[in-house]
Amino acid sequence: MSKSTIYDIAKVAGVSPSTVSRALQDHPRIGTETKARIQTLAKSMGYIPSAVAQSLITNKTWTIGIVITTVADPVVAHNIVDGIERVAYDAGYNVFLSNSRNDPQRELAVIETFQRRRVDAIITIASELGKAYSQLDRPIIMVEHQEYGNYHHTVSTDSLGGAIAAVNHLIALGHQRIGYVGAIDRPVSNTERLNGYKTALEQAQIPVLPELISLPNTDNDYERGQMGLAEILTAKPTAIFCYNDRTTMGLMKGCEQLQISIPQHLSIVGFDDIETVSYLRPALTTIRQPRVRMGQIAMQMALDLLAEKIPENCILPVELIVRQTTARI
Amino acid sequence: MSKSTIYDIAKVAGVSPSTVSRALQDHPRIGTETKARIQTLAKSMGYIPSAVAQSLITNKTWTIGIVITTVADPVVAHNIVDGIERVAYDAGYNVFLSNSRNDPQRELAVIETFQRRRVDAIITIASELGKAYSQLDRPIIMVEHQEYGNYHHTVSTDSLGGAIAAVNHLIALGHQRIGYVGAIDRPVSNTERLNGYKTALEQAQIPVLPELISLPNTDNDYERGQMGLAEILTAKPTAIFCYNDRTTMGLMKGCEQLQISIPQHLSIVGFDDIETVSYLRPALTTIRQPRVRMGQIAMQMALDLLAEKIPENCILPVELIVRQTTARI
DNA sequence: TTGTATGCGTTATCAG
DNA sequence: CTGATAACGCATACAA
Repeated sequence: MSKSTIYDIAKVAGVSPSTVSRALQDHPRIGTETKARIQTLAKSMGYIPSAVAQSLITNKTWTIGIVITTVADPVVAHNIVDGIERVAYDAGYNVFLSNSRNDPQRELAVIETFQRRRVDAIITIASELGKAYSQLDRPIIMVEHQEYGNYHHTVSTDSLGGAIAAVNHLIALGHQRIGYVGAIDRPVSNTERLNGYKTALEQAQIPVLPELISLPNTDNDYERGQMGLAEILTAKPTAIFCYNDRTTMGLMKGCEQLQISIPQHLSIVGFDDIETVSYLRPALTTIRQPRVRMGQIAMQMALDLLAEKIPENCILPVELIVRQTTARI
Repeated sequence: MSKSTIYDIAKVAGVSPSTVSRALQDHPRIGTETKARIQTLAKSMGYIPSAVAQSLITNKTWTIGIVITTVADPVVAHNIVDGIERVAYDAGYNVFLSNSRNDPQRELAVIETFQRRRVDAIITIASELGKAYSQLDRPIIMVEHQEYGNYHHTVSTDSLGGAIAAVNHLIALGHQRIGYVGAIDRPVSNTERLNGYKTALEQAQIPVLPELISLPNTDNDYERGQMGLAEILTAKPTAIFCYNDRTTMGLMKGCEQLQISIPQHLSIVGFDDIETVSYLRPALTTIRQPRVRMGQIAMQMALDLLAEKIPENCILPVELIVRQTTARI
């Protein structure tokens, strides 16, 4: 039974409720012995303070609302959530987790329930909304935001740099006809990766050919890979850089069906370095993203904001992990 | 600004706060026109009710606490959480998500914060605790509980049946020397799978050999696979059934290093059917677990409990997915 | 150091 | 149908 209140304890202890309140929160102005006495009494009575009552009066809930837009990408998102939860917990916060199911309408609804619950801060992952949040009266941090504009606090990975590294790697291996399979449902990071792709090619004075770029009309990663392959193949690529690892996996499946062997006939680079990808055969060459770290940083930014400090937006560096899907032409 | 209260609205509307309260909750005893008038007014004033104040008086928070014990298994857990969140959200609940980092001490702490927050129900995933919760004064549902005893409401997958199906499949392919690599950090499901393994062998009148059973001392799935392989190999198995897919992946990596080709030299079956496993080459034969469904059912059980209905514990059926890692001997 | 009184934003129980 | 008033569980300014 957690039904006892400070009133009950006060009655039993023969003191006033405020004394109990003070004893329970290590208030300075209270006798050392009464404090100890009341604390043990409270424990023996199985007292558990009501966070909701506390929140009502202190106007602080010690909660963070996380909204994941993307059901389609739990593999990536989970690590971010994990990172957030860890630093949140250590700082005394609990996190609400909600799915917007990739529906802006629903995302708005989620945000509103978070406001109703008076969360102290909100963190969105891969949200396509942005300006909609400019009037929110609490801190909001956007991880991998997918709408251009700098209304907010953001943390992202260096998509541009990652893409450049990926394509440079392919170029260094002698490839010239390099394709890109992108994701239209991720406007910002896709654009960044596409730009990185183009940049690398231009720096190497390799022409950027439209027929080597595919932006399949789907939000399913695997499908995207298969569709992208089919589309680009006629342009005779010797290598392909994909928006993410799962896209790569779909693409590799397509290659298998067409008897295209990797990396002999075609080199492939992904993005994310999701857990299982090193167990593929051939093991995937990809760009590693510090996902847990992103979550930690996002939450740290929230903590800063809550402490009236203004954090810098940040773009985390990525790392090229060379494995077996890329080879000299 | 969500700073306005029913008091402010009352003042503007020229009515009493209680009238506002009633208007906002579609109370029967209120005039149709005043209701409408107040509702639109509230909206125009950007009023957002305080869930914490509501909770304080109604003694209901519309929150569910989820505790994941296992950092080691996010791939599996995420789907369950997803299932929970979906039905929770549709029923008007928000979920708290917390990590116990596989530490019972910490799990207890998490449960206590959930109690402080007055969550309406708690769902644990793969918890090793159980009797510790028998005195909780709110519904608790344990998904894939890892402590024997029937103190609580539980939902699990049919580990026993799944293991039998897996091993029967191998037996049908002519295998006799079949190994098992298990997980000591999952007492219940591991025991069930081990029992299923033994049962299938016994039914086929194949002797159960201790040297074909390995329970590596690690909680890292991949490592476990490698260790298990090394241990069992001396007993010359022709097939191995693993506790889960990630164990299988570690094991397959070990085989590769030892030049053991799958399924020619060794057949392998996993458990879980995690997303990426169909993209391995050879693609993994495994037991599919309805994870999202588990989450949905767990949350539905919570809803039932909250509605004073007593739900039946349930063990979800699994399905053998035959792919490429198993072959006739 | 301790007790008293008040208020946080709502809902609910009464009267009117 | 509507308006006072109490209550939810706690923290805090103020008084003692």
